[in-house]
Amino acid sequence: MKVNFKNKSALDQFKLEKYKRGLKTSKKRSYIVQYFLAADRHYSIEELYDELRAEHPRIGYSTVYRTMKLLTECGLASERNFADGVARFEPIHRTHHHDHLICTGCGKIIEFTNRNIERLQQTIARKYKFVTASHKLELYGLCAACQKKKRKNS
Amino acid sequence: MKVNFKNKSALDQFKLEKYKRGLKTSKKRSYIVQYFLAADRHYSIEELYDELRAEHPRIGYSTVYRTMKLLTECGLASERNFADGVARFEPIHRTHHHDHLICTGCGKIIEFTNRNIERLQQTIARKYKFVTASHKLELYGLCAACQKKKRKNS
DNA sequence: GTGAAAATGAAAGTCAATTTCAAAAATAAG
DNA sequence: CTTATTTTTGAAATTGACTTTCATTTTCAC
Repeated sequence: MKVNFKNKSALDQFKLEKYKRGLKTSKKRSYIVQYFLAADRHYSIEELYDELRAEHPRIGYSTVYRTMKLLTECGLASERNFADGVARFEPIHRTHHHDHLICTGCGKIIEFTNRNIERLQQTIARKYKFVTASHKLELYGLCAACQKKKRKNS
Repeated sequence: MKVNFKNKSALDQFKLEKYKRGLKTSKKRSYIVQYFLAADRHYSIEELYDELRAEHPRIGYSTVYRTMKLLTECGLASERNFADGVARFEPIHRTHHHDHLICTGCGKIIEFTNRNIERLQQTIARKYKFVTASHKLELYGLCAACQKKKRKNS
């Protein structure tokens, strides 16, 4: 396999990782990876599977599942567990951490970061003599559109 | 059933709720409720079930499960889903919201509140035109004891 | 091309959560 | 108190998302 070690694009990082592990390249996996990385949104396995099938009806659920796990291990995707009990994956194009605003009406997910909150979290951890490895901050509510919809229906 | 409407203790609130729904009182359920509310800590169904069995070997898992769900519906317990995928319940003795510090070493859970963080969360929600209904903030890391333990073993 | 190794997908297995259902317990009615 | 009605119980079955298995297909190094 030819790997361009200078190209740091996400897809190449994936190929490089595969190379190190001795994986092979398959059309289906490549298609899944490209589709997912291009989408730039959160996907559950189910959602991704459904969309992919439109173009590639012979893709199996397990393959989508395994590909997402692979991407996660390679650091190209991040697995998130929100309140509905279904795991979602997001592409990682940038390194920095972010948190989520989740609309309980339509499922829209917005990412945000806030240095002050991060700082306050560290203050709290210090107070309780904790060394934090990770954190999770999720705000659940209604987005502007769903608020409007709700007002109409009541 | 005699319900003292003036007594606002947690157990009575539970009884009142039962009264409204036409439930019956059973020894087992009462025992579970009392035990849980007295404990003032986080319990998974499994943990609670194991402890209760020590005294009451004939209590079934389903009964513990159903009682915790009941308590949650009555507003006397709150269900939390941390990163290990096992639901935990905490008694609600006070109204105000709090967040969690969770030790990934020993499982210890510390509750905290921080007005500034809450305020910042509202600022963020406003920025994205969200109206938040709830939020979840969890800090994962090692408590002082587990840090010490780790240093010893390495 | 050929053969070794990896990828695939349907089906099976996990694991916690939840529900079912026949028997037991609690309460109501007589 | 005794029977009738309703709720509760617990063992077992089911659910739902996730994960693994295994026989077959595909990939790739030679």
